[in-house]
Amino acid sequence: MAMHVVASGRGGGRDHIDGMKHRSDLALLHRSDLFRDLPFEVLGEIRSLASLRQAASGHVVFHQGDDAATLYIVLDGRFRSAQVTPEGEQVIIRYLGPGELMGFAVLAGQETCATTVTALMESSLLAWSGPMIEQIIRRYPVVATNALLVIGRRYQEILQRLRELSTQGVERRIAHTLLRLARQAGRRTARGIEIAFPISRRDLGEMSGTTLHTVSRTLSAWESRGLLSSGRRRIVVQDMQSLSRVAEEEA
Amino acid sequence: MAMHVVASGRGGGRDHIDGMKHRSDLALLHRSDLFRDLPFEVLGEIRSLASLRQAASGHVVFHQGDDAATLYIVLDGRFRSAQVTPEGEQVIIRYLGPGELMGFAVLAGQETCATTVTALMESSLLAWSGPMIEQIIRRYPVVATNALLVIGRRYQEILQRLRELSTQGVERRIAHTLLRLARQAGRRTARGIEIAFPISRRDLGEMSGTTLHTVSRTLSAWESRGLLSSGRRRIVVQDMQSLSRVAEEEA
DNA sequence: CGGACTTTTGAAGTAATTCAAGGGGAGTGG
DNA sequence: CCACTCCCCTTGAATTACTTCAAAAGTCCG
Repeated sequence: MAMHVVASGRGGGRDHIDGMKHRSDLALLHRSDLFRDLPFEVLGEIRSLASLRQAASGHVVFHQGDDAATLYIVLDGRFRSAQVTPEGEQVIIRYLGPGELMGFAVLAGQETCATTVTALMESSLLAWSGPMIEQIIRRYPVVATNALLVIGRRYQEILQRLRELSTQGVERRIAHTLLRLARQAGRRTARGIEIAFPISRRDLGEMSGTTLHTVSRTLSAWESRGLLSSGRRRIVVQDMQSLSRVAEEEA
Repeated sequence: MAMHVVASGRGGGRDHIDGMKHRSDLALLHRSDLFRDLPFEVLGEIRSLASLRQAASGHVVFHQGDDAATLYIVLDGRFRSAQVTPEGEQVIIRYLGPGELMGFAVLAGQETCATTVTALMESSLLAWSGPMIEQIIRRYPVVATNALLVIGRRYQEILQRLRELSTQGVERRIAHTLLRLARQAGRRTARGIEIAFPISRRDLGEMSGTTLHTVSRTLSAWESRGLLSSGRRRIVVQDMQSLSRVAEEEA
């Protein structure tokens, strides 16, 4: 079966004058969870099936409940994946950066998207339609096992959060949340490990299952103990060890 | 590549005198999430690669943290999958019945098992080693996409619970837990829908993120309102509609 | 420089846990 | 068959961890 090639270009069809971008996309796909280690000519083929999308800060890629029709890989920027309750409360599931997968509902054969994904800054992503993904998997079955790996990891991650939420008090939960953020989006700086994107007390609350007030009080306490320093939507963990101790210890 | 056939039989090598059992295994595999709709000759081949295990009530199939080495499908009986905290508290992830998959860590390429699985009664299951599963997937790639389906569904289920735990009060959480149990293991009876296996107040608490005391009080209240009737490790939901209303409604 | 958002911190309120005690059913072993 | 034990369930009362309410100060942006 022949694959149809869909032309696409970053920033509105600049590919014919700028092959560099396209080539760096391939490098990212090569490192991505889903397409890791595929030969470059295959990546080129896969890339050519994708369409490129830009998302301004605040743009919603898809809403919870939308038909699961498209698979995305982040090229650049940062996204937030969250569940929204009928009452309008938010539960943040995770943040996504370059190389990460979103919209895997279409991979898992689900009808609808389980979360709402929003761009947190000017970002870009590659998009594949459901039928194209199916084609790709038929041709390169390793993609399916890679997808299993990704979903398996995500599954373990929320399993851990479920356990935390069921059994631990808020302070430990917030500590765990911060540790996860530092691991996933930490940037080494002179003063410690900084969370690489703006994150508010409210966001932290929505990740830890608590309120912004409790987060604020807790961070203040930690700051006065020298565990971290923080400002408006900015957190630098100074003492990972002590923070880990808070996360693990009882009492 | 030739597949090696490993002889195995239910109840300790009875297969040569009892082909019926083997044949009914195939019917179950045919209905299972992982191998659904594969032709029977392929199922026979897959079945011949499995070894059969019996588990007495209380037997632990694998512990959280064990090497992820084996994939199981429940033939018969009932199992509980739970996370255990260092402090010894339990969080019940789900119950598993005939046809269901457990130990998918090995499918998802994970090092260790995320949960501890225990038999709740005399049960039996089929077991495949990691390398055998890999062989099967290489030969029949549809198994990998089926696995994606299963894990995707489990993921969504946990996601829903995470949201409930983050945003809802205990009463609604317990209601949701009961509704899920009724859906997954409900048996129609004259008086209503009965949970098909023994389940204690403590179990319900460990599924809902609360204590057995709160569960007991809540069930008592519901019982006096006619929503359900219950006894020692036994629950019959009499009024699903009202229970759904409790689960969905605020206030 | 106004306005919107973020953060901080106190005080009041409360949902749910913890503590405590007693009753009941099921299995075991004498 | 009874006594013993071990869970399971129930219900009150005390406690508490966290939320909610409230107000003010800080910070960014157009």
